Amino acid sequence: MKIDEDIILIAGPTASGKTTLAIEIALANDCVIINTDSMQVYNDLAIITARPDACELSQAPHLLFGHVDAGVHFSVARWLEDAAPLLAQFAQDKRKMVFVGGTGLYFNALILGLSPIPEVDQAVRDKWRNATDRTAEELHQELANLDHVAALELRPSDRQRILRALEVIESTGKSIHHWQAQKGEALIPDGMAVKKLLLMPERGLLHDRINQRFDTMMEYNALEEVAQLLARNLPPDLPAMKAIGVPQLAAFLRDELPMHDAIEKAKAASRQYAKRQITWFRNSFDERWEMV
RNA sequence: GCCCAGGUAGCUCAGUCGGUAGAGCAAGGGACUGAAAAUCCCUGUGUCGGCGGUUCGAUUCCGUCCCUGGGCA
Repeated sequence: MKIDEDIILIAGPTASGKTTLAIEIALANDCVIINTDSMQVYNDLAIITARPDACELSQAPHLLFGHVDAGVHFSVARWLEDAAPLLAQFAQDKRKMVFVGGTGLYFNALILGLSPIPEVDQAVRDKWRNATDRTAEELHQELANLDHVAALELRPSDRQRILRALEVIESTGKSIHHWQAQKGEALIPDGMAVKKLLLMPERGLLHDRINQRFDTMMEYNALEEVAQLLARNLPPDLPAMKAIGVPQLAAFLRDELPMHDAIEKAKAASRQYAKRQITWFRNSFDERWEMV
């Protein structure tokens, strides 16, 4: 598959065949491959996140895969910071790039930019995130007092976004709404020639692939990978600890679930994730994405 | 062969003292700006195993047959 554009984006739900397509395109067009997936960045999670294996990695240069420790609280902003210099460098070298992954938010940040919100003070962040004795509704009430506008836009049950709004208003003195109204600078300007490819397999087929792939992960000893991660005793609220498959296999390892149930729950979580990804791609991506 | 207990949503089950039924899970739809594989919202018609009978009306009561467990032979 010969492609003229210098930048190629490949998105699609989990288990849709992105890795294979990326390598195929990279080989045919002499590209580097840059990860656009929020979980494949974690070093500790190779099998459970279906990161490209050694054989696949050897076929083309891969960047931002497994370059972050599972103990790190990574984010879209951090990813963008890592991707920006790579993009600048390869553009200068006239080297083609393939961005491949399943995280819609990361693609949007790449194409549309991210609002320039100042980094929040760590102490402020900890203060709110450690308020585990307060319900989401109570925190929402608190937010309504501090930042009326932001509270109106958030559901009282959406704890995660409420916490974010709280830490931003307290740390920066301004509403998250104020910051988000300022558009960020896109890494890939929207007018630039970019090939956007979207993999959208039929749902039933995707479910079969998801189920089979999890069985394959088990054969490749995903259990051992999760056991090693657990042995690090990391805080359970870290993103890496919530990767699909980790909580379920951890429950088995702690004797809270039979193996079969843990596997079924992990497969279901993965199917549900694929559904959310599809919703995002369907409604957030524009018509310039080509379905393949 | 006989005696029990069951057969209700894709799965596990609840329920209807006779007025055609509802939970959990699964599934589907949606939202989404520094945790995004996260977080949050919405959605429940299914010959109530088949066939007869009683009844104004049966998934519910009665009969019979089929199927699945368990027990006795």
